[in-house]
Amino acid sequence: MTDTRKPATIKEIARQLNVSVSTVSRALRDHPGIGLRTRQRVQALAAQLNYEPNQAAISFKQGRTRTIGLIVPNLREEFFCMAIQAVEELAQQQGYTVLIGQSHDRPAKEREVLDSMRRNRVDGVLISLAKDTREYGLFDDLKQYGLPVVFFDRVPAGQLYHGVRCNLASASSELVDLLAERGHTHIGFINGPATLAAAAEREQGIKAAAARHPGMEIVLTDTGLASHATRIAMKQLLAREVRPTAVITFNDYVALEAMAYCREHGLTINEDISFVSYAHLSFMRYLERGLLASVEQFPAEQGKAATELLLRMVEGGEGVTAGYQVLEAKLIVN
Amino acid sequence: MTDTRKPATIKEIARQLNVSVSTVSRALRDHPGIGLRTRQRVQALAAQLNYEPNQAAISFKQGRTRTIGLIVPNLREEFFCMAIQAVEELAQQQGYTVLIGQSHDRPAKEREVLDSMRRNRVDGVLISLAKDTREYGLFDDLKQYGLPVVFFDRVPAGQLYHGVRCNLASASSELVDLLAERGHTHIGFINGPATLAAAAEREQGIKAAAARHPGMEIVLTDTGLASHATRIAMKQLLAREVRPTAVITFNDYVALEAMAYCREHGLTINEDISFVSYAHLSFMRYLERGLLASVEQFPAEQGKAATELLLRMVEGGEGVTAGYQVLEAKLIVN
DNA sequence: CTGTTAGCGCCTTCAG
DNA sequence: CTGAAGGCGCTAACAG
Repeated sequence: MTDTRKPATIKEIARQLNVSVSTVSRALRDHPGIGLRTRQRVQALAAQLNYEPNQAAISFKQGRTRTIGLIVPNLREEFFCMAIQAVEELAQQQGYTVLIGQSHDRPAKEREVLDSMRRNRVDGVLISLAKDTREYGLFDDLKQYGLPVVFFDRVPAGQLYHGVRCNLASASSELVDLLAERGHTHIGFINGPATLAAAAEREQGIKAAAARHPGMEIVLTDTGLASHATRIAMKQLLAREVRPTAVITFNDYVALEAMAYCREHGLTINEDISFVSYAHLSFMRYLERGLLASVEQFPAEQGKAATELLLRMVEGGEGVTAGYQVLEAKLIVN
Repeated sequence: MTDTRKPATIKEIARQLNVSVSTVSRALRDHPGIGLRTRQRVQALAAQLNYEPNQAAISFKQGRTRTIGLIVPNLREEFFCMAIQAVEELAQQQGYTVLIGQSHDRPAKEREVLDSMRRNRVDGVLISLAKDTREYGLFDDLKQYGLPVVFFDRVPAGQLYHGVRCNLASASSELVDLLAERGHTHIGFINGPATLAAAAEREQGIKAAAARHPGMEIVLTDTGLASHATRIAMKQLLAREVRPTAVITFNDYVALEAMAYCREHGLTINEDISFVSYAHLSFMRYLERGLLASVEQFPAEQGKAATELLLRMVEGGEGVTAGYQVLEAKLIVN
């Protein structure tokens, strides 16, 4: 009967076995220099008492929690869920716990979550920025306190911080090439908020490719990512004198909304108007009339790479410069 | 210049101000009986040093972490993300941090996550069970250690545990009534795994209603939730002598797969065959030919209610019996 | 109103 | 091979 009410401690084990706490501590962690006999007795009793080391005490004592913080804009997007997946797997494998936080794309909330993680003394932070974040000062503070931070996917402009991201320029160009092949010359482009570095990158890749196709016209609009904003953008495109026959959207979620708008206005997808996009969302395959193509941005790979960087910094102590890594996005044609 | 490298402590503040640590401790927490002047000086310096209380130390000292564990089968399903959302909001509001874990619907992983949370000394656990979990012994252990556990949505059979769930019986009946109204008499039913209590509940509600509609036939199949299993189930239904004109699926994800299978086999959704389902997934609205209806299971409400129960137990200390709560699911017709 | 002190569970020297 | 002792940051008696 082990109904001790409160969890077993090292001290309790020591008492019951008439040994010292340090012996128990060492025995439990297979420290060399503890008699086999003693070790077995200790471990047996620990198992019997259902002993679990008090991580709160260990964290306190060691000055590190073996926990890393992971801040994402939200959990609704499959992209971030897959990144989380990868981060957790790798982290757990290395004995780390992952504390997940959502910024809901609001800088204020982002700061709140970050402070909470700081209070909880995470050993490092992985973060994909909120779409409106322009101020990076708070991350500099962390650096000052020796708390490593690695950005992924939504990274600050420039490469002053450690991070992992996906380069979209050439995949964006391929997107345009694909549309050209299929005979599209009038193309709408619903880009995302300019605060996101990836928005500029899309635009750049798209414009560069368009320039190589004589007679091709790209009409640029944008969305704040909310569905009504997307609808307004789509409306603008449909109102053009020469209606686009293809649209490039910022991501698959935007594409869904834009396609719905088109259907509601009597257009048939893939006949009157076609769509290509970014994210390669798995749900899209269930659409009867879906995308021509979508750009894969490798969330799992980004998450994994970012975690590797972070853990290297965390474990490496002070003087480790983790660096900056760029993956290449890939066009996936349906 | 505050580049102290290591985070500021209460002790450091005390030293700089020539007061005792307890004064600082009290001042920071607005303890009554600290001079206004002193309090201000302390708080000012704390702010200047960017002081954050060391939660690891507090947890250690207090024997509680102000953290609750939240275990869900996965993050891919919108249902769980919405539940998480609600849990976090309420928990944070009460000063708690939420530690999220995924069981990936595997009992072994579920236990692992639970152990990790126990090691991390969470003050309580919210859990939606893995689909194959049949053993509840590990939860009894927690009870023994005085660690409160509240189940939600996927709860153990019976009501021996604290929990919140959604009753699906009457909404399931309404589903059948709706199909009858629309003139369907031959109906397929792809249910989920029998390990889930909610599967039996669906079946019960559906059969009860079917009995009230003379001439109605329900053909039962099931899926393990993997997409190939769903396809096999759908194949069986299409192979019937009298092909069903409507299908009830376990949830919207299953419906998507089943609908795709039908399309691939030349059927037109909502003409040759119609679908109704459970979950009310937001994505479904983007389908050109979608569901007739879906049953809303109120993830946010369940999460909120479960958190309320749990926090009551956590705060209430020993003798609080939290209880069991049942919400009523709601049919949403498109 | 403020200071002193003990101790939470564990690890880690330092002595035996 | 094992024991004793100190201390991580903080709170909470208990004294002044």
